[in-house]
Amino acid sequence: MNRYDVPMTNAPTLCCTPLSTRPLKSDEAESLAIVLKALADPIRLQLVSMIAASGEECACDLPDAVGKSQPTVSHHLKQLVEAGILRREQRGKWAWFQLEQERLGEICAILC
Amino acid sequence: MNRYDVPMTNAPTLCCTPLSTRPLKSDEAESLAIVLKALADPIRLQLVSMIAASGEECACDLPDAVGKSQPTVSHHLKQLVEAGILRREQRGKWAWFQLEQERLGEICAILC
DNA sequence: TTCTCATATAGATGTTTGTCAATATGATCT
DNA sequence: AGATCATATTGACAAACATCTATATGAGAA
Repeated sequence: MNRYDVPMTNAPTLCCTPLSTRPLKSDEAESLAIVLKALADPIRLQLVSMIAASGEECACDLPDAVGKSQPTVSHHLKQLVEAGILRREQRGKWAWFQLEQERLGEICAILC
Repeated sequence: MNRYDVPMTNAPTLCCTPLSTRPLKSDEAESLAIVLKALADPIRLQLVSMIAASGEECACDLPDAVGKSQPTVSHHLKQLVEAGILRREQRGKWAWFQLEQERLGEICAILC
């Protein structure tokens, strides 16, 4: 949240009850699918796990780390930020990424 | 597991440590992506949540419930079974589906 | 065995997605 | 201001995917 108490991104809001309590409404299913889709790619999972494990990573190191081109990695990072899974921070010329841990928590709270 | 202690399906085996403990190896990322991809679709999420909420569902009721054709639903159910998320049971002419709860547990154990 | 009905598969089609090379943007330093 | 370097965006293309209609499979009933 920024100082106006408004979400900084347009990441979808997720519903707050476990799957097994009741059938998802179709718009709830839609939002959850968007977020899970952001996670459901091997390169993006590697990025997320690297960032989660180390605390933060500079975008400059990631193309080599996952063996993909700079534009491809940039595109994946953008998807993860838009899904609310990563947070981006500009430091000088460099972009650093951290895990939005709460977001993974939300996902787990729904799945289990 | 069947009586030979061998998995009944070819559903990918998932690694067993949370994301944040260490970067995923690329084959671990691949397997997890396959399972998450099975979940990352609004129709499949609706199916899973209906089945989770009620305990079990007959395939015969699902096309109407989600507003898709019978072949489309059959295709989605197959993907969920292959990912190890649902279990299929034939009863007479009908196919019934139940949640493979352990599988969602595995996913959460990795994500959180 | 033949009919009926539930489900699965095949084949076709439009859409979405992952990827890269090329280029634009934007921040720092001189 | 102009040069340099990190990152983002654009445009193109192939592969993967969701969906449907038509048809095949397979289980119980007659």
